[in-house]
Amino acid sequence: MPTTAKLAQKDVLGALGALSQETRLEIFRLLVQSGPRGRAAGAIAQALGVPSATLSFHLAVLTNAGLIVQRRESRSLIYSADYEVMDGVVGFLMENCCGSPGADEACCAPGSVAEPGGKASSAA
Amino acid sequence: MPTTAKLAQKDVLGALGALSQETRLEIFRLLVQSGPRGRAAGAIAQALGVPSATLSFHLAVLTNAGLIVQRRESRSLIYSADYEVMDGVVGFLMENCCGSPGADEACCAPGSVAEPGGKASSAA
DNA sequence: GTTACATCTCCATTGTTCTGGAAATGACGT
DNA sequence: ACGTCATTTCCAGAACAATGGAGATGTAAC
Repeated sequence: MPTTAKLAQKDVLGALGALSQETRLEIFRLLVQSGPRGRAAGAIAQALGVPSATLSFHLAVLTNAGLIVQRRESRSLIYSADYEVMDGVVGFLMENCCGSPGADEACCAPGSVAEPGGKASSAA
Repeated sequence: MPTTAKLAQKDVLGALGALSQETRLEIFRLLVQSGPRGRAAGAIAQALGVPSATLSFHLAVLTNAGLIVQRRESRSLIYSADYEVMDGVVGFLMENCCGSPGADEACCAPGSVAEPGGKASSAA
């Protein structure tokens, strides 16, 4: 039984939309890699070379989507990744996979994919 | 050892961008739920109530992102989901999580999330 | 070859998102 | 209270994405 909450379609769209932008994807990855301690807005700006106004805009989008959280530490605002929504997104996408409400991981897990055409590694 | 291929950032951006649109998300989910047998373009159009020109545009975007594949069956074009890219996206996002190259699932798996602020269920 | 059918391409219109400078806000130390 | 520093809000221009009707293309049956 997963601890991850089930998200509504609009939440999933928000999360995917937030991540489908180069700068935001980089921000999120940086925060994922920074772990629970997170990073200050200024540190992110510096690490990625993004002007503060632009960064602030993107941080707001990510926060809105629930993908990152903010906490204050003295003068700085520290941002860190919240993995819950990510998990929820994956759950939503794979939900009820192949039509069998119980076989979700049975047929869609990595490696167990049955390609109709035969060729499988056509990713990129 | 995962069978999933490692994607480049641009592939991930493509996949996320493709899915961050209401109609396309619905198409993809419908195909995920339809399993490897897939569905004809016309059947998708009917199921979702989307005009054929619009649908064709969205199917092209999803195909381009590698999220779905096309095969012909007599007069119809059958589309089906390809789960590989999905898995690759998740892998990319969680890659090198918390800075420890080995602890990926140790610290970021659902349930094991250590929230700095304390409150966790702030998803929506 | 002709007809019927499924799907795609073209294109103009409309709406949304990104960007970054300048100024406003808020928090802190003294 | 004041100066300082970190971050956000405001704004307008530029770039990009979605929509759907009409017509083109490809496939198959007769």
